[in-house]
Amino acid sequence: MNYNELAELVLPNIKTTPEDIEKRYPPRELPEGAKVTRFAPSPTGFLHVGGLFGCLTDERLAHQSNGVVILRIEDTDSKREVTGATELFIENLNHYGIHFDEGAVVGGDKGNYGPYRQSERAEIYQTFAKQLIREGKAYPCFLTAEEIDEIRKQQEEKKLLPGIYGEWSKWRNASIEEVKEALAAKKEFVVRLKSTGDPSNHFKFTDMIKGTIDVTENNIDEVLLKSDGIPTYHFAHAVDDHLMGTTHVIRGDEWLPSLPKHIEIFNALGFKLPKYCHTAALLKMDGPDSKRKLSKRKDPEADVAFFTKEGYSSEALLEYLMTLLNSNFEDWRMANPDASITEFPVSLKKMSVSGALFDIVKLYDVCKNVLCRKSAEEIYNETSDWAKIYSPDFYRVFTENPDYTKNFLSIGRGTAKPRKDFGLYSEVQEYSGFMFDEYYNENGEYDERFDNSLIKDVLEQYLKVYDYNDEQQDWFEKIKDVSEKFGFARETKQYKASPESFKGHVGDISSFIRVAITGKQNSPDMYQVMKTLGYDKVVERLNKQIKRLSV
RNA sequence: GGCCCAUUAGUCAAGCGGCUAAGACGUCGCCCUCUCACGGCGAAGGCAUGGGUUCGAUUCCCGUAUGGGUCACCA
Repeated sequence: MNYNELAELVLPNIKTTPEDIEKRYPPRELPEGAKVTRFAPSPTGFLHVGGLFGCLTDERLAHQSNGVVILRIEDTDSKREVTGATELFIENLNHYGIHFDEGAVVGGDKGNYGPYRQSERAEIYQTFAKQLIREGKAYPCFLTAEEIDEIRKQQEEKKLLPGIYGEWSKWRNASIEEVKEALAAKKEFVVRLKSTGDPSNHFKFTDMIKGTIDVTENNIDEVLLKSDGIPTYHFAHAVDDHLMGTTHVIRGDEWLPSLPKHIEIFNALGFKLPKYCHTAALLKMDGPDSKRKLSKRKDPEADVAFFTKEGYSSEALLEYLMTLLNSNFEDWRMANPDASITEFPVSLKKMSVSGALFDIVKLYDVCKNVLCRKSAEEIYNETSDWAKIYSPDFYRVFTENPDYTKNFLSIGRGTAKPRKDFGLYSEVQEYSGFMFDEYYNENGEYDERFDNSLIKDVLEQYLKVYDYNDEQQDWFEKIKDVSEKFGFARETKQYKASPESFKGHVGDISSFIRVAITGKQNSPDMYQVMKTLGYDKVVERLNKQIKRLSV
């Protein structure tokens, strides 16, 4: 068989040689130990949390080693491509502060190892495919979908491995005449790898995360080039990662089963194998005692945009993802509460080999910890940004008087043990709403143990003594005085010591005032709330409640 | 079904032949307290299973079970 002739027949338009192409991709000049990684999504929808997790890994590993991280778009499947998905990816990645050194950007590319969209690299793949045919390592296959189905059926009946391989491949040893004939008949074809593997052979392979794993040799004549001349993932992976100088391929472990194919393709091409890092998938509960991969289709929380919409801060999500990435991150965070996550040394060795449940409850705890450390100014700005899009009515009220809002937000903030009232920007409305007349609940529920007339009397009495200019201590003394006057204990302890001697305690009296002024059972420090609210508003609300309780 | 991977409390997990088996989230209780949110203290809860190897196995080996992944001209 004259493989040169075959190659010309199959890919007549390809005039470039592998050498021509290699020249365009000179070795990178990087410091010792620098890692080159890439995030390579296919633009088939939204950015998945698992994708963000992976690309966080890519980014951290590259940058902490003074390496390079690339954004490569794997748009080789035109059937599944979603228009605008690439831009959406870039936008979301930006929102999470993931910065790429090279790769696709809106409207083009950045970097010298492009193009970074696989759809623009057809000539490159075809050149290498042609070379493989020339060397007798690949061949055109004219099998139709129906024929392949038929083969699979027979294989199933005989309980054999499904796929195109060995004697099942009618075209791997076809004569040049047969190929010419098929070509003349304008039959569609793909280019397949002529596998030399034997699945009864196993060998050891070291994955940077999984450790030593058992691999079965590939014997499938995998499709390299689809009938439209565009490569499959497997072939594009080998060609691109070789040319772009990727040192570490970080990808989900759903790729593990096809690793043998990739090894064989790299070998056929004469390329050095990169290091592989197969990360475990993020899981979620599916029923009472079953877990499954977080699904793009079924789970709304798989979409990172879901978190933005729900009011999660991007930092918190990243922070949580870091705890899943490296189990020692939490300890590090406790020791370095204010450090940027970029200072944390990510280690491949600390990565989990098995999948972690995406724990939204734990995420929430992280959220609270992240937000409680922010200044009132930051909370104000970030909540405004969120509300502007997702809760415009609240946004208007919230931002009407910025200083007023920030004053309220600063209550219990900036101390060593800050309040943790909310974890999401969307919760700020519930937390702060009562500060605005538009959201203040006039029909707050008082403690049912006490009569409305008693509460009314207490409020009237308090109104008499209330002085806006009181210091906190005096303010509280007055509440205690009112308590005593109505037969309530001045101190909680007194009450606890002999509950029968009192109607209640100072806490109950405070709660009357609290409900009157905030419309809620709970609130931050009442003294500061009243200070922030202002004299007029306090008096107005007290009067309103006295009136309401009179009827 | 074949192949591959995994298995420490409800969850995330330290552990890498000898420990009363860390820690975090969650749950529960107590304390603090003007309520709540914090904070402090404490509690319940775990090495899937059967064989080996070994003076000794959570740790090493084999089997079993369970869970997961994957078997496309999708990535």
